[in-house]
Amino acid sequence: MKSIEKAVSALQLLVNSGGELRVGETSRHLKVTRSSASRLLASLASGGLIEQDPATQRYRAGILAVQLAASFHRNFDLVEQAQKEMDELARTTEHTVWLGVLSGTEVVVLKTARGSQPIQFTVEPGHRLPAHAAAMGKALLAVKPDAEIRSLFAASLDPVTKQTLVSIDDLLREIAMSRLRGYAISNQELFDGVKAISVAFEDPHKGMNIAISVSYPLFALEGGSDQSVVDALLLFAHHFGSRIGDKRWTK
Amino acid sequence: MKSIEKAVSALQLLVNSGGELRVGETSRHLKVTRSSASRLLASLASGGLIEQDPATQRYRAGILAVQLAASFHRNFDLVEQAQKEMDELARTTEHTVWLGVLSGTEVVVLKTARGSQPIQFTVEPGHRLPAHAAAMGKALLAVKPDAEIRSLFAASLDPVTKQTLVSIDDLLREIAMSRLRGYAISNQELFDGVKAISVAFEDPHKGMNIAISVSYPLFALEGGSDQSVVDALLLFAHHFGSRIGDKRWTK
DNA sequence: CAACATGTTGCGTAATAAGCAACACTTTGT
DNA sequence: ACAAAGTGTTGCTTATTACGCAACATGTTG
Repeated sequence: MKSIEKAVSALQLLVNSGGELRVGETSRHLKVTRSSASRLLASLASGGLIEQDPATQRYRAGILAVQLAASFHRNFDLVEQAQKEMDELARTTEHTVWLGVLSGTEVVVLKTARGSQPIQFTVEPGHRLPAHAAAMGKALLAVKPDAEIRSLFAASLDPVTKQTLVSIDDLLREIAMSRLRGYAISNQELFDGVKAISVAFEDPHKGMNIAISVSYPLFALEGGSDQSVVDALLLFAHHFGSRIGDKRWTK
Repeated sequence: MKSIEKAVSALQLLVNSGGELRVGETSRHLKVTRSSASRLLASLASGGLIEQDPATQRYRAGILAVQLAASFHRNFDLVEQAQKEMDELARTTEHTVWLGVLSGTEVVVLKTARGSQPIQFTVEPGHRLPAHAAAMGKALLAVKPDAEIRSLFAASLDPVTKQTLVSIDDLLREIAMSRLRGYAISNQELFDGVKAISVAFEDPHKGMNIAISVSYPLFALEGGSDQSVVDALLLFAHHFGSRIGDKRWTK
């Protein structure tokens, strides 16, 4: 069903273009004529998935998208269940806690819980982070076999900071280390001066993976050690993992 | 682009089926063979708009839907702006405040603010209400000309409670009254024992309409009069409307 | 274990989406 | 100020593709 796949591509483009899309822009990226792009967007708008601004003629997300997302969150009760415990984790560590899922080579942030630290790094739910640079990304990738990871990152790894791993082999080595360790680390690979650690969970019913991460600025470390944060995260993983029935954490 | 419109219909069906969709169900509702429905859903899933549960084979909303909704809320800053004032309104009235938009013959709730009353009627964001029975619906319909309203409700009006208006002519009369009044009323037409009043706003930039409503149980009325709630809502409408540049409320 | 549903493939034909112009309209440049 | 380029939309024709029909694989139920 090529036309539908093209339509979905247009929606991805909409997200990547900051929420607004024009017909000409769409036609160029999808390599179709403006007439086709016009009809494509009009069709998507027919059911309210997107809608056209009457003033600027630009297209943006519609109400149906909100409803779909609502049904996503309603089904995906792992997220709801995690919320309360995330708050708890944010309180004990005093740092920022994120919950995310893997989408291709990126991590989509679904929930956040702010710690009590005055200086924080926050990300709005719905935003995306490069998986190879984020702790959550590595934790989620660690579930997959190396071959799959390698095919995912066919293109080269984009450097985000000076610390970002740009070689796939380095990434795989680091992920192997994460598997042994039980949690993944991002040491200033996503933001300078910010470290993050993360663990992944699998919902046995829905067959879906999520990750929880704690991010903290380097200067906030007491005595240069982040052992207390690691301990808190592992404690959280044990509690939450056993409650949702994740085999990796039940014992 | 019929196949895309069919795909959007499938998404609407997904929302109306409680967030889960099966191939057979889809084929029956869209009146296509199972093979077509299978390919259609697979195409939608290709880009992450929906995804298939590996265990049950059922389809549900995907991550792209969450991203789309996030971009919707980012663009639609009216909602964000309204949030704080809604909290204020909920505090002064002590009742529940809803914010919604019109989608066909239904109202989609986007935000809620709870009042301090111990007994409350709450609706989750993303849910929908029949426009002809909800105060928000009438307020939003009142913006449109009668002819358009009449064509919207080609089918008969579904009765929700014993008070629900079932005749289109009655509805139009009631809406005309709302225009004179400046606000719309739903007197136990949506929930027995619950009354609601609502006002609509228009974003001059985005050309989009939203409504704010206050719902309150009849037994909570002091002295049988709801004048204080009406006054609070009109005060809110004046403040908010003039701030966003709505012509109807600037003077 | 049979009878039934369900979801996913090939395959040929009929439906339809894409490109090409032409149009109205706004924005930009001189 | 007008020309020139850009934008989004709409007939029209052909080439593309999506549909229904089977057949198959895999659970589900009686």
